[in-house]
Amino acid sequence: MELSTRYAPAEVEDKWYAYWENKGYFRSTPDEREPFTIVIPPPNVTGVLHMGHMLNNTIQDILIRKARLDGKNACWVPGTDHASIATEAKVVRWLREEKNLRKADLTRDEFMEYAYQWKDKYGGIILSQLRKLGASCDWERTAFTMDKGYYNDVIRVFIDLYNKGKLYRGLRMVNWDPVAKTVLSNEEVLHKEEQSQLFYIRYALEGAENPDNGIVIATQRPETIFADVAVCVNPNDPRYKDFVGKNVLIPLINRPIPVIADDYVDVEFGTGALKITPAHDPNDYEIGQRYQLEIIDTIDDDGRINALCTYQPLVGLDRFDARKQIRPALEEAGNLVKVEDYQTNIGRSERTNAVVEPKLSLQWFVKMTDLREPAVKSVEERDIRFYPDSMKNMYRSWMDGLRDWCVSRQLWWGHRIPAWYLAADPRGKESAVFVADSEEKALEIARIQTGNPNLNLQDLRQDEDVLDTWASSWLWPISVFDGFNQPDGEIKYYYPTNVLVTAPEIIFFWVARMIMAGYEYKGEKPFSHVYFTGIVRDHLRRKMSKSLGNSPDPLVIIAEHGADAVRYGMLSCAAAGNDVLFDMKMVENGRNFTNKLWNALRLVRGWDLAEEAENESVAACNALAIQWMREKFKQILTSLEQDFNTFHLSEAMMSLYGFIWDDFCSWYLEMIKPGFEKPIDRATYEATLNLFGDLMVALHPFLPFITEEIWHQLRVRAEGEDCMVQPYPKAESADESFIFKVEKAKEVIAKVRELRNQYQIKPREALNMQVQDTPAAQAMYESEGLVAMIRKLAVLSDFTFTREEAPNSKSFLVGTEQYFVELNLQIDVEAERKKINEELVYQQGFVKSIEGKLSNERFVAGAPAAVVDNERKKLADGLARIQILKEQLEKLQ
RNA sequence: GGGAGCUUAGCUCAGUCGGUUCAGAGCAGCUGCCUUACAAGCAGCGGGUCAGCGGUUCGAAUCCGUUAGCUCCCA
Repeated sequence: MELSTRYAPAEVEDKWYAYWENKGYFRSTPDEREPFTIVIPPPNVTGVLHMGHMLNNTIQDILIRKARLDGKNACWVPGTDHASIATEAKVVRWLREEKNLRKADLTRDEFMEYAYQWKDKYGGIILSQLRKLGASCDWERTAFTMDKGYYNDVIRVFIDLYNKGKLYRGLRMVNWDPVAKTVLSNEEVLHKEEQSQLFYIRYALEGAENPDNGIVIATQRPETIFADVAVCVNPNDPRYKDFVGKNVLIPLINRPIPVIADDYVDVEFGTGALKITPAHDPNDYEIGQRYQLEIIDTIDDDGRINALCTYQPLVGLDRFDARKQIRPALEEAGNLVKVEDYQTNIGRSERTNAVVEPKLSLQWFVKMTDLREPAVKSVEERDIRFYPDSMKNMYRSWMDGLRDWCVSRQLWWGHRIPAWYLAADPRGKESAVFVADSEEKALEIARIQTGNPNLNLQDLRQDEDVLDTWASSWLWPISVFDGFNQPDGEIKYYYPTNVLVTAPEIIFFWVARMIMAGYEYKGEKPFSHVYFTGIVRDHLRRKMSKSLGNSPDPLVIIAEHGADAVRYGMLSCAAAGNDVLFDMKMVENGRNFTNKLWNALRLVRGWDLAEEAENESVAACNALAIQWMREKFKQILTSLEQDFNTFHLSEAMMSLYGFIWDDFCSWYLEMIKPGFEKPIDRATYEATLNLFGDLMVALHPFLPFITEEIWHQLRVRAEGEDCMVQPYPKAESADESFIFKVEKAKEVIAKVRELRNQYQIKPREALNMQVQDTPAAQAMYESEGLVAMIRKLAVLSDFTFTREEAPNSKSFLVGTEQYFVELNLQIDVEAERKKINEELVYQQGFVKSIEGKLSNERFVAGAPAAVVDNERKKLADGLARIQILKEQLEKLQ
């Protein structure tokens, strides 16, 4: 069969993916083998494949495929996350645009029905896209955070935490998104420097005759002054000493508020006087708590000023409109001293971009204090290891400042909070709460708690809110194995999982919380290693994003260059722990590599076979080549193992790339390549097929498709004898001195080629070469194969020992051996002497520095023996080279 | 403001325990080749004050201090 000179990945990749899947190779069920488990960081159900997923999942697939080849029972659990806020926003938009419906017009049940419709239609596209990448997930295990079983686990955990006193309902300052009308976690708020203004407003002293007698405060939010309950100054600030304990008047409404003193106030900032507005600022809230001040909440859930603001003109206005309105009013009243431009950090909602409103709100919280301890310890003591290790610093600092976790969200799409209240109680003022996994059980509890046996279901009302998405996904490593219902089932085999591969930005959202959930519910870590990938950026270091339009569509580039090439491109710029500067150029290099492999296959398949080698010299050369390849492969495998163990996947791949391209293709295949229209001997052919096959297995985790294809093109394989399920070649110790010899021979060949280049001698014009006859040279060329190999690759008609330099020859030095190449041209003696002299000067310097070291007693005494011995050897070699160079100079006299 | 990390060739990065002819790789670049697997290729080559300064050490890209620049996290 003729093979095209170009590798065409498209049909090959689809073919093998379907083949593997049909064979059930992705499937994992517990058996006697050692498990190797990865749970996918579940992508958002609304998501489509982007470059970050490509990187993340390529890495997971490499680890999983390697483990499988290592003979482990590899299990990669895929799935998606319901992503409460993001998905609800998409569903709401879909309803509005396609169905002309608004959420407010629907009941909760109707909405949920539509939401599931939407999810079935558009959700989870990403999982099918992962197949294009070659992801060897166990698709039968595909999980979703709102699957029935998963849903029940989330509810069960809520109730359990509540009953253990680790979950409570409380009034707290939260980040409020007035557009989505829901609370946000700190991590969902993005802070950025923005241009704002600082308003200097005078609060007159109560009872003072002169209205200018007062305190000037500086605020960014003048619209909130009607919610002020105090003005606070630093107790050591002489400017305000006399005001403390007195009252000042809020402008426009003249409500008196006290002046208090607290260290919190920074004398330097603004005017050194701070208005205290506990309802609208987290720091003010804390100060308010300390002094038991009243709370006046003047902003509604949608960000409008409400009637508790006693300054009527603002009531009903949006907070930003109110800010515009109040300026002229303050000016007119004479209270506005000045307005300054001011750069400040503004927090905006990650989802809606609305300016986040600090808001006091009744929410559910998980108490973090108890959950934290084992999670901190396991990372600190490296029971869970982070890659890169320095990520644990960030982890520690976040854990140190950990606050209780607000888990309620004012949405419908998600796990509804299993808490009921008395229907008669006004919302937000519930006097009793009943937590249970069903309405009926809640009613039972309610009857007991209230002492009223006549209560019925109509008397109860369920909490409207759902749980934070992370309050479900933190259970992922347990719940996907049904670990709550069947603690003695599969989970015993698969848990703890081996590696979590994730992006650094969710270390707090997810990694930390999974660790906490792991210890709380399994008494054990959820995973042993956490590999943090970098952020994928373009070559200008800009984060790849849809809005910038700097991100290629992964599916398009897979279609163009093949998944193998994309995996290569992704990984070759992904040094562990660093950001990934993605460059299409790298994908092209990957494609070139697949093409290289393909052409090596074409070469090997094109050979005719003979039983015996043409002559002894050829046989010796081939035998040497095979031995060299095998020894060097052992070396590479050893470094590969090390790279895998330390998650240096990029280096692992690049070392295989170099080995295959340079050593296998450029050297080995050239060594054994038969002459024009000559056959190859069977022994060499068989060894080559085996080597090539082994290389494909070694490379398989990185480039799964082409390796499987070539594996099958090399030989007719038995049923089930597939690259994907072979044993990975074993790393063994290699014959280093033999490898070193061949490396030196390669250097000799390169020198001859360099001379050809320099003197424009055709590559195929055979030359004569001699090596100076010394004991070292005799030792080096004991092996007939080495001589034959050099003759073949350097294209020499003759290669012999000599004691006399032939006329008109050029010489060079490799190691301590001197070589002479006969060239049929006049040698420029002067230039030659100059060159040798330069070399001599360098060698003399080299020797001198080593002599310096060796004559230093402290070095000889202090350094390890191996280091000293090596220096002695270097010295001997250097002296030998100087000797040769000197002799050569004499001859040129 | 607090913390973490980074700075090595034109670009992106390795460099393990301080010690091998240690200053590396890939890409880019330059020179010559359409040589019978591959021009998506082959052969060869040139690139670096390891950010600056100081210290420890027989010995520093590597350890310590310091300065500068950059990045990220938290407030």
